[in-house]
Amino acid sequence: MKLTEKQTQVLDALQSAAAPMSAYELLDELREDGFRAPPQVYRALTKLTETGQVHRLESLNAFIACGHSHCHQQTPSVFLICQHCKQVDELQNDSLRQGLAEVTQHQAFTLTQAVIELTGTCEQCEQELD
Amino acid sequence: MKLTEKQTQVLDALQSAAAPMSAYELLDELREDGFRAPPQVYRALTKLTETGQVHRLESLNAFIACGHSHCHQQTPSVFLICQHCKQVDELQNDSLRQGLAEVTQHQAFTLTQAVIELTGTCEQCEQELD
DNA sequence: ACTAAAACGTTATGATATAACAAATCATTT
DNA sequence: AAATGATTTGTTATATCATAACGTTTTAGT
Repeated sequence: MKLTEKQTQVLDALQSAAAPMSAYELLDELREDGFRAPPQVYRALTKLTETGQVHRLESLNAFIACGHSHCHQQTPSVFLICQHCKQVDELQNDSLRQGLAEVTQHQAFTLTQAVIELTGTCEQCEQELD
Repeated sequence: MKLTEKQTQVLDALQSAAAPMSAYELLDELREDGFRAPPQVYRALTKLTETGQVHRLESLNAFIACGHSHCHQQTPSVFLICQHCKQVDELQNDSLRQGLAEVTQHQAFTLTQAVIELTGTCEQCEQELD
């Protein structure tokens, strides 16, 4: 799927970012490249999240580029969010996926969207806390 | 732990609610009982979530009373959020808890907070969609 | 070129959340 | 009871996050 100019700019910004960015951080960074108002950012973000190229982190109100090149996989991602360095690790885990399946099946729940966000301290930051 | 008057009012409101409530919905409902401004609600919510008597749903920006009388359990809850009837089912699942443990152990991640929110259609609403 | 759909520019506004500070209340010790 | 310190409260203002609405421009398919 071909991206528009604006969508590309937002995706590029997120891919270059060391940490998740809020919509307004993106706006500020992209002002010099022609962005003027929030809807421009939000529209691009909407498209990019729909296509799975960007993920929204609900517990941060922020966005990151997908860690899986083309994340159109149906397996929900787990996000490990380090409170200290702000780095986010996106991964997929089979045992967790199993657990999800078990829960939804047991409750006869039709899943549309799964949010799994784990906040804490990453290995490196834990070591540096001495 | 003893609750203050304001905290009790907020908790009661949430316990009586059929669905999650936003802070501003709580404020509106509690205006007649002496609430005047957002901080009054947010302060109560902060305390109540700290003690586990209320949970914040990140994907809704809303709050619900804990479904487990006194949810000081360390096992993270899973929330099943029905998009149709807005009902939320809070539960704990061992297989999912296992999956979490596996992920955090494998990444050597020290978990502080887990957000697991599943949005979709509950059994009843699914049946009524015919 | 024509048309329909999608994307864009812009203004305004809605929704969610917190900073800051003074006043009141509560619990504890004297 | 008075003094003290900690917590809670009331209030105003403002920060932060997100979308409605509407007119214009661009794009893709015929």
